[in-house]
Amino acid sequence: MTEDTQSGRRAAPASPATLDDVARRAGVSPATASRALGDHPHVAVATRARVREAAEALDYVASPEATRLAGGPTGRVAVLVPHPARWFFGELIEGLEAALRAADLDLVLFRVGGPEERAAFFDRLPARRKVDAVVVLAFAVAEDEHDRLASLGVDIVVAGGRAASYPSVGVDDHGAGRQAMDHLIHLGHRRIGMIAVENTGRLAPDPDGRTSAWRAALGDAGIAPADELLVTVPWGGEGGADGMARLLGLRTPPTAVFAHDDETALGAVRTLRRAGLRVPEDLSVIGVDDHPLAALADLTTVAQPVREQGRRAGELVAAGLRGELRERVPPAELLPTRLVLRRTTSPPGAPR
Amino acid sequence: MTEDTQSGRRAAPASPATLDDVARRAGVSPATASRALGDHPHVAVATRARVREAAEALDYVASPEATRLAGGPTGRVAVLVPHPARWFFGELIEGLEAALRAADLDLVLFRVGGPEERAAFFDRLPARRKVDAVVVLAFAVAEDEHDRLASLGVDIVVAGGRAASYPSVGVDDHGAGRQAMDHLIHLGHRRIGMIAVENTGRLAPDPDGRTSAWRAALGDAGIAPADELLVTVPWGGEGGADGMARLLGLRTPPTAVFAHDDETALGAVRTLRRAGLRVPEDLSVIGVDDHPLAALADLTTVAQPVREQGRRAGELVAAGLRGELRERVPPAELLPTRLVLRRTTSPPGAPR
DNA sequence: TTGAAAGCGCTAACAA
DNA sequence: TTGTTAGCGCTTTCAA
Repeated sequence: MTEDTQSGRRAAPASPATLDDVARRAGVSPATASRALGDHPHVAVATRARVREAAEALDYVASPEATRLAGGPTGRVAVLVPHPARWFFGELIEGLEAALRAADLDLVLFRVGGPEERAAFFDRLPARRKVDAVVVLAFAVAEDEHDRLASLGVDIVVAGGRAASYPSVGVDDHGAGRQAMDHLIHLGHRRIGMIAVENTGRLAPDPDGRTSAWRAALGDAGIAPADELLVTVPWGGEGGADGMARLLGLRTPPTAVFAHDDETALGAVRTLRRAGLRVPEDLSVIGVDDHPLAALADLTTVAQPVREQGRRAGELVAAGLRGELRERVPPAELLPTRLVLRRTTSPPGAPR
Repeated sequence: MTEDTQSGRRAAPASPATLDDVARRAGVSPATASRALGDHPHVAVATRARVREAAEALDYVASPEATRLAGGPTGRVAVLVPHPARWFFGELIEGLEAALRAADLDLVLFRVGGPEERAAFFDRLPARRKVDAVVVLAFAVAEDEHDRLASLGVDIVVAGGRAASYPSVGVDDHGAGRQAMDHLIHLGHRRIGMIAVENTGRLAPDPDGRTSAWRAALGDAGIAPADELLVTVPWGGEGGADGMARLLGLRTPPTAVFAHDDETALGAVRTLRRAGLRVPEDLSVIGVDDHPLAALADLTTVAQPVREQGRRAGELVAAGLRGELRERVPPAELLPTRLVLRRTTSPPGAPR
């Protein structure tokens, strides 16, 4: 008792236990120990129990290097992130980390900004299989990239976006855009501007469908989308501010604006305030995301469960690695978005 | 030419070249090839060149698993992050990633929130030497944790904070706090509140020194720090909003507030606006960080170079792994902070 | 159901 | 300066 208390958690021996140690302690051969620990068939239950016990007692953790070298999995998954510092990606990462950790997988982070970096990554990865799977955050993967990885036995999953030929978790961006636009239209707005952001590193234009939602919603309401009302800016608050300034410079400015995301929307609001305009009395603004600071700014938005997308993606990876997804690519998984009413939208020209 | 164009970048052979392949092609033994590639001494320059060439031609990349198994380094660095989704940590990660990538090191991310998680991490890591070094983001490491890692040959570096016994990169938080407080005092404020945030997972109270700066600045100005003016809240905008509400509830509210960070400050501003108070005419607010959204909100703040802290930490790790830091722990590296004047501070009771 | 033996790709003595 | 010889810790045939 005294000893236990004194030694504290300094249980681990100086040099980690090996499989041989476990085998010896369990009175079996290393081969059997390996099979027992790896949940292979044809191992007597009693034996398996004994080995498990020994491993437990010795605080045994398999060496990933040795495992991999001998043909096993690495226990690692690569996560490709365009912008680790942005809230959206941070949330995705946090969700992913939780799921991967639960599955006892390590998360190796790679920042992959532009197309060249992406190409460099996909080029090098196959050379040495450092990971068992790749999670791509919010951008599409080219067919050939996918094929290459697949042929190497590396799973691939997309989080924060959609994909056709491989598992993905995201939201229906077009639908989210419709929620925002329909809200504005429902309030009575007819001249609605859109601040879209430049899509860097994505394959298709408007891959998230928000811009197409702007167009479609307008069309459905019998309003012809005026191209001058669609401005495209670099991502971020400053971009949003610039976009709003451009919209304000129009002969007939819009009465409401749908911004690609909350940070862009916040920038737009800043421009309006600086111009002495009241929000929402003079002009309504809506974003997408439900960024934590959107609440502080009372920004009306369409919320999406970002961390949850990361978590689900992580779960898909884990399932895939366990062989549960073999041969059947699950369809793109879409998580629900919802309109969050706050104080930056109101009927045109009317106080709320 | 035609062929080159057609084959594109599909240069890599199905199964990667091994060291043996390289050795064979260069006409030397694997051992020599290993030495040549590893920049070991006692290798004829000609031989080294020949081996390099062969490796190049074969597109050779060493197997990290085999390397590690044979006693070499893993080429991996663990990064311990309390909150991956927060701006501050995201920036740190982005800087780190850049530096580690430049050094050809992989970044393995671990979310380490509370003390228990931290303990769990440090407990397990030794068992499976999966990484060569550990970078701890913005929280202190206990002596024994450090010792354990050090004795295992795992380097440790702190980013976004200070540390005594191991390399660290951060800012002088006390100094930053003084910059903020001195600004307020210089403007003529004498009743200055402080919104501090609960320190989760840190070892010492007020480890970043901002609160002590509040106290010290007041003392130096001949003002007795009133305890009621110091409120502590959970991190984030909501916390800041609550903190401000508490301050407003005081019999005599402060005329200025120093918030622990920009997000907290933004929350404080929200409360003020909702209360119908003007910022800065009725009450000044200052934060720390220079969060991108602080600019949008015209928040006066003390800027700190966050990404740069990550980058420097990564460089330190790389240098340490190259053996350049052996035996001489570099002193805590402190990057400069600077006051960024915007529109949330002004003399008390006066329009700006 | 279990064991023995042969590597996985690399590095590190120890010789030559 | 270079080659030879052993492993690092694990998985996996192949036999028993």
